[in-house]
Amino acid sequence: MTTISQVAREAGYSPATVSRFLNNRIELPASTALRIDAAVARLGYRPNLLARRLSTGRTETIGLVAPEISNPFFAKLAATIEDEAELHGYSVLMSSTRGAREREITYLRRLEDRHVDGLIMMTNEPDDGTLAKCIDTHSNVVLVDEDVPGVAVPKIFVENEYGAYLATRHLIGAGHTGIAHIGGPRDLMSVRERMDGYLRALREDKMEPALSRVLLGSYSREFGAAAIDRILSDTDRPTAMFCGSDIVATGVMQRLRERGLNVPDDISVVGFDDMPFADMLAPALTTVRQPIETLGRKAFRDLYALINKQETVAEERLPVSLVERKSVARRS
Amino acid sequence: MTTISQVAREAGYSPATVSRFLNNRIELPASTALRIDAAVARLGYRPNLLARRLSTGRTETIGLVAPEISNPFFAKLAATIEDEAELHGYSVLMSSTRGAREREITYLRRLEDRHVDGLIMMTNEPDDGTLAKCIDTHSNVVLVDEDVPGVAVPKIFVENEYGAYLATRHLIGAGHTGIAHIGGPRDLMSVRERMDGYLRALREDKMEPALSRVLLGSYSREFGAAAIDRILSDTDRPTAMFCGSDIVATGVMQRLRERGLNVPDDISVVGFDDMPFADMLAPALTTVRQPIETLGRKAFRDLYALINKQETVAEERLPVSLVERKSVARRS
DNA sequence: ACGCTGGACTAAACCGGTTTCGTAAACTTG
DNA sequence: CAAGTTTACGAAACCGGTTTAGTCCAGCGT
Repeated sequence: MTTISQVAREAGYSPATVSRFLNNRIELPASTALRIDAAVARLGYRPNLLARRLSTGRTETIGLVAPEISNPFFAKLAATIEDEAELHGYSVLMSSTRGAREREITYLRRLEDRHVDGLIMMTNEPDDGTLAKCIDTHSNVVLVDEDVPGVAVPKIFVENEYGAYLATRHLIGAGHTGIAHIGGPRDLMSVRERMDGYLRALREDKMEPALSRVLLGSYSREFGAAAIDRILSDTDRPTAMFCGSDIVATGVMQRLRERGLNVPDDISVVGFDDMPFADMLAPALTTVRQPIETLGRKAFRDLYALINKQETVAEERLPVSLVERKSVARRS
Repeated sequence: MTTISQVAREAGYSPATVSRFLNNRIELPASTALRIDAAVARLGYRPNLLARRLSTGRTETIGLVAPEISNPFFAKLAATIEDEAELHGYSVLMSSTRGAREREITYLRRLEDRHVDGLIMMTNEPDDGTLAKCIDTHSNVVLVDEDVPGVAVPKIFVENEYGAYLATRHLIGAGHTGIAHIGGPRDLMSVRERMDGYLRALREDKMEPALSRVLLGSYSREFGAAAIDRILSDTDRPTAMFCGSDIVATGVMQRLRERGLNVPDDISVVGFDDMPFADMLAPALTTVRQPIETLGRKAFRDLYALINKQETVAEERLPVSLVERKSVARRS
């Protein structure tokens, strides 16, 4: 490995000059520049990143903490964040928390340890304040898609309430009168907002929302399956459901199929997220689309601004839209 | 930020002693140990990773290069690798190449630049030798799932030929006589092997494989769709297809649906990979399962062994199995 | 009483960059 | 031509750890 000192000696200058020249912090006469460039080329010099990082204190790396990277929604988000980061010369360290609070905190440690310059967090579990306190003691954190109440960092969310309203209205418009809602964990912002949108649509149509038809649990396939079991055991079965996420919807549809029920003929289903492959499900899922690409890119740019001490907006809401596919049937 | 010198002063020892003690490179009398521990606790000392890395030359980070992380198969593989890495105290830097050779090489650079201690590579494009040469000049690389011919690094693959054989036999067993094959890029090991398995099954049954029924292109949804168009324009339509990957199968099924054809009633489909959500497709996809978890964990352990100068096996083949779902119908 | 061994601990070099501060020479300017 | 200003560059400190090669001293054996 050749060092900057070797390059300096080869070119006939000092390491300081070479360093400053290579980092564009100095203008040099053409002849000098040429000699340095030549020396670099001759020796095949590549700066040692570890050394550079120690002296600058920057790693040009960000961390991405998601509940589960193998979830297509987060995978896609991660992919676009990585792409945007690469454009800015940043690398991405990834990590799944699998819903474990202590892991989230572990990854925050990486910030203190200078492992990363910043963190993009997507959480999935309600916070009792521990996480909030922990985030607040760090800088350079951006929250995406889900809130941690009470922390003062840039946040990028989507119009959850409106999306849910759209989904539920769509179901009402298709003639459904019995509409259940299976959401994520209680006390999560997105869950509350999506439920609000669902309730608003019902009320607007003078439908009294039955509490037994609103099931909150977790954003998981397992919960979707369990919830639909509960709902089907009801004497007064709904004919449609609005699921708080596509993952939940897959659990619902799977269990429905196991029980010999057809979607959408027996029961209509609408999801939320429009995760990749939502269009390939059985049947293709009608769902509320989150602009995943924009979400990811904006998240990175916000973090980038934060790292570079630029202005950032406190909270941004991205628009959602309903994408109609095959999981909703008309009810006469 | 407190440094090791501050801890040393606080405890009344030298930085050297504290460092060696904290890294378990020295046995100290209980009284000394206690004083150091106390000083660490009192000051809330956390070693500066960047400094440690510069002096040790190790980053405790590995790189993961995949064609596309948002592909559920790679996402899942990435997730298990990350999990296994975490168990060993390693972090994971991720990157999608999107099939660009130059990006693969960029990421190899990270190895030289000491950005990472090792690399797990999953490639997707045939290599003309450039990549091979590049890999060979580096150490600590492990290849997963797909070969780069001619490089001497640990490799972990699956029984591609046997899996394809199994899939095709299954189709033959269901009474199909016209079986097409849509594979990935020509000149890729997995593609060749899967085609071989397909051909072996046909020949074993005295079926003459028609070359017009074997389409090779790329592991993508788009190619699947295009390929099925070609195949359907044939006068003598096959009744079944074995796809080289589940991603290809999704493209096939999507186009089939667009054309009003039913899977499996009109055409049966078998995939390869058993990616997450293969069971949620329309219809649930019968496919050859790769043991993704094992693949990922073994890959990391191999790399770990490599980094620590331990013995590694040159090439390992993991078993596959057929998982029967709903995308294959009997033909009388 | 003396040499020897080993335990406890440290000074100083090192990893390889970046950055601050400064100087000598060249170039303006009045 | 003296004084002031650029230009071109370098010495040395610094980032914060790790590690090598010792030093010093207590205890031991004889």
